[in-house]
Amino acid sequence: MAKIKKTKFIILGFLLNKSLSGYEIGGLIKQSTDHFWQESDASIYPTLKLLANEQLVSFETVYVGKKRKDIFTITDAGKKAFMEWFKIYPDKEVHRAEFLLKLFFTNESTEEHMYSHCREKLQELKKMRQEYKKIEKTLKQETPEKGYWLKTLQVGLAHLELDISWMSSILQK
Amino acid sequence: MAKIKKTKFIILGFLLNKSLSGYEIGGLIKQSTDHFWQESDASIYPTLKLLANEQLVSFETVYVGKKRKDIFTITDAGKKAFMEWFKIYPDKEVHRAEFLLKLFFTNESTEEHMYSHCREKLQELKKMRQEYKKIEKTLKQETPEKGYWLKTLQVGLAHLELDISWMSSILQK
DNA sequence: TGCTGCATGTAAACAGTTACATGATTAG
DNA sequence: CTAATCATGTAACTGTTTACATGCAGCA
Repeated sequence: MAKIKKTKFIILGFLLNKSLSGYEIGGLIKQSTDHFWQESDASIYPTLKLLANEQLVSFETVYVGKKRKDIFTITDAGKKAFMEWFKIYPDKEVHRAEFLLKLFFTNESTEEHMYSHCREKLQELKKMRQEYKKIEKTLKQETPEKGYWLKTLQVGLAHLELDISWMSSILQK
Repeated sequence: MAKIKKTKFIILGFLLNKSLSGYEIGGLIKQSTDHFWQESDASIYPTLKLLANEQLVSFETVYVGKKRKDIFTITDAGKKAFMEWFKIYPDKEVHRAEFLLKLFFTNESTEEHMYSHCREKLQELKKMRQEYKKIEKTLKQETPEKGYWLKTLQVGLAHLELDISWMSSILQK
């Protein structure tokens, strides 16, 4: 079975709420889904065009001075397509955790390198935890509209805490 | 910067221990790294050829009856390439958690569909936990050579437990 | 003047998957 | 006899990233 382009649906999902430009969508993704779903900048614009061709979105070009901006709006067909995607049970995820792969191949002769990776990772995780907590704070004030955004953040945080204590325990010996 | 083909290194990693055929490598991946690193069958053979071209592995063709089998062995250059990869801090992982993406876009009107996904996911997670625990048992008997394999499994298990209780708490309301 | 952010896009390259194909061997 | 497993591979496709490119606006 051919893999479908998931980028389409994250875009439709954001448009469901509000008409947006490609740049704005990119910004929202970085802000809100980046910890569990990343998109490269270059994927947004072509996908928006694709969606427009399929009439799942419509767009309107506006100018602010000489600066062009394409504002996209989801169509009824787009809403339907989103719902259809939403209803199907999420595909099995492909994991490629390079960190764990290296851990897997660790032995006595390479342990030291791995510990070094662990120390660096631990710092990284702690930094992320800080950032997540900051976002959590602001999200809690904006409830309840963003209740599910908050939920995704909180699982992320829980997994982070787990990794932090796990990493610490590896390093304590 | 061009992305490097990671498949090369999982293969080299297994060959570090023992000379193997492509089919055997595929089997090992399914058995041992599948919960954090998947490879499709079709990726093994071409990558082995690539590695042979780069002289990071050598191979020997043996016949059992009329059945051909290519046994690959890592070369010194291969060991060096593996070590070089091992030493660099693991790349940032790309996450694409479709489940969380759907959760993120959930609202009052789609909640019911999401709960249905959660129930199914919960079953799936519990089944995986069972399997992991079975493997854990056998691995614990084979220690200590497979100590790091066990570690990757145990983090996986910890994350599973977390998801199971998280999913349960979502469904209890 | 130059930097940062806003705003849009394209082309080439690459990794990876899917689907297909072949054939030997072994167990039921 | 036939199904499963062993064993190897190729071709086509697709999704995604990287790198590049353009230009406006506002601020220091």
